[in-house]
Amino acid sequence: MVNIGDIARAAGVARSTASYALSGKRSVSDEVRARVQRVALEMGYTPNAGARALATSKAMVIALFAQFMPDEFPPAMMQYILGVANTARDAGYDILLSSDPDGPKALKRITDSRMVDGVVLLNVAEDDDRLPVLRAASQPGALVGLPVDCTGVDVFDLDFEEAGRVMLEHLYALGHRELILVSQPEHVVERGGAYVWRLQNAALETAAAHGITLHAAFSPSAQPEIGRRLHDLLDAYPGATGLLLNNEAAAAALPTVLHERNLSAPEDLSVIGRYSDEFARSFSLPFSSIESAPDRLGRMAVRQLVRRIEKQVPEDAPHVVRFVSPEFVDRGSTAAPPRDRH
Amino acid sequence: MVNIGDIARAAGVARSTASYALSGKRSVSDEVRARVQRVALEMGYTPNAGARALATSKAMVIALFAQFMPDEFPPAMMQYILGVANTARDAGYDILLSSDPDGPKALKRITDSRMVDGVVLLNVAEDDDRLPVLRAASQPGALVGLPVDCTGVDVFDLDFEEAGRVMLEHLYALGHRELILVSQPEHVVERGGAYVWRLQNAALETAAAHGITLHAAFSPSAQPEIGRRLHDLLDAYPGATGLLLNNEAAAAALPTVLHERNLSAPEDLSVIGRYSDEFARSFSLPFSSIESAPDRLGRMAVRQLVRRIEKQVPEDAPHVVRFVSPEFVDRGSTAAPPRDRH
DNA sequence: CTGAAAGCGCTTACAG
DNA sequence: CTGAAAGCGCTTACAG
Repeated sequence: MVNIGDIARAAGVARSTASYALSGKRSVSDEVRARVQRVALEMGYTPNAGARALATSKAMVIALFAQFMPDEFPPAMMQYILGVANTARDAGYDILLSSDPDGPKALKRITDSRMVDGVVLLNVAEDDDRLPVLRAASQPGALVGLPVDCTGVDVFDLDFEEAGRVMLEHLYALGHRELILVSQPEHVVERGGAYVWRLQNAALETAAAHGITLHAAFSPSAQPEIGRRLHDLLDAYPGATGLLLNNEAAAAALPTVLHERNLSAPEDLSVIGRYSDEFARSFSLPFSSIESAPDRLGRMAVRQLVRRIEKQVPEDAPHVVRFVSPEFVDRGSTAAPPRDRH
Repeated sequence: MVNIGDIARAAGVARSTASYALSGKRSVSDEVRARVQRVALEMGYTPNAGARALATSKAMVIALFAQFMPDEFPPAMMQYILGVANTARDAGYDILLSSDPDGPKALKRITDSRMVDGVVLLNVAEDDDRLPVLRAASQPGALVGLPVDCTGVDVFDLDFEEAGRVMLEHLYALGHRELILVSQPEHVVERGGAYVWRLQNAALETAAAHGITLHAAFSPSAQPEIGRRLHDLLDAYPGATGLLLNNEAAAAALPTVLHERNLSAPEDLSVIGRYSDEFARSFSLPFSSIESAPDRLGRMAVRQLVRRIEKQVPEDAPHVVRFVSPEFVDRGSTAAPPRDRH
């Protein structure tokens, strides 16, 4: 492989001059610069990443930690990953993707080895066991998801409280008085998926304030369990006129369930989900939803991370906790409750 | 950060001895080895990846190139990525994920910089423009997807010809004589997504051999276009009693379309898709299918790649082209055609 | 069994 | 404006 010594020799200059001519970090005569650049191009020179990282202490790589739990829903994850990967690339960084089930161990190894300049954590739990490791690391970190303790990291998440309120207010205004909220599997909550509570509690409070009966329930996130669960819930609460879904897999399962019960939205049942527009389009989900903005969250996390890596923000600048406002995307699946129900 | 010099000093030995004690690459007295290992553990030593890569010419990283075209279907990609990432981790390699739209350029930069020891290409087109770059690289490459020219790389793919035949034979045996095959968008074919032709041509041949009328059509891969397209096809061929789907997004859209037409599978229409079981479970797709085995393909590609990287296979060992046999997964969506149709 | 030294390919003060 | 040299943190022949 051609290295900078080859370039220097071919251009008839010292290796340092070749390096400077290529990086522009000190002035070089126009003639020499042009010659070095031409030679580098001709010989197809690409700097050795390990050597550069060793010399500069900069790897130009961002670590992306995604956890894939057995009851997690991988397709929804893809959009966060793409948001992160695309933003990183635009900023000049490559992505090291870790799906190691032992997050803390992998995180320690990867940060300690200096393979990466910064870390993005996806799927952050309330009391995430990767956080102590990340705080101890010398690289900055950005999270998608809200932990209890946000010290030392930048945090980005959907405003799930507001999402819960928006869902409720929307259906209240249409005249609904009994609703079902379907959340993620209980496992997700037990692992510390706080967003489940955040949305649910806000929804319950809003319901109480308006005198709405809200049945809050967990649901599995894979077939055939989801379908059964949705049927059970609809059987258990025949008076409910609206369904709120904080569970992407349940949203994906709903069309079939409605079909099986011969129900239509919004004629028989109003439905609001919480997922991305991309997701709705991919899976042909006809339900109005709260946009979960995975691409935007991924982008925000990387942008802030890059700012810290490149010290465009003072070393001691306070860490941010930023919420994306939920946006209601109307796909026509909500209406006034049917007259023959109360 | 603690480096090997710190370990050596703390253990009272030379850096080379510390290195050997940790790597086991030459014999070290039990006492010294134990001491070095203890110190390394206590001080939380992790080797600097850049320095090690520079010294050994091994990065312990595999590059994973996934292309996300506008009309590609990201969720299906996630499973290939997971198959690759998990297998790589088990073999001791990290994953560098590239989603750069300019594949050839990114591939050249990443291989030339020696950041990676090998490359996995996903989404390989017939005449993939990343292949010349990969062949010129000094690292080995493994593909998921079959190009026209397989020289110099190991290739893994589903046997799409056989998949087409299996679909047809299955419905022929049940008595069907007029079918519709829904493929990927025409763009995918134009880009060289050869698997579309491979399945379709084999299906057409099998149909001809049995005197079956097979209507082969392209379909978009996002809403609302897919839904319309499926309706149009069902309108255009009212005599068709079976639907074959070589398009994940169309499969995801079908339940809603069937609902809108008040049709059920298999009572009114037999349906066979081509996607993974994981996909079917995630999206509650009730259709029988040809298993696309993304995790298995990803695993095979990485295993072979690692064998080449680690020279467990002779330098000049012939490159392999391996097809995974399609497996029919019965979810009960096929039956004899309804009596009131012919 | 162990140590001193060279070398991997860069970047960047230090000199001139 | 340019060059010679040191140094980043490893590994691995070379000596003993």
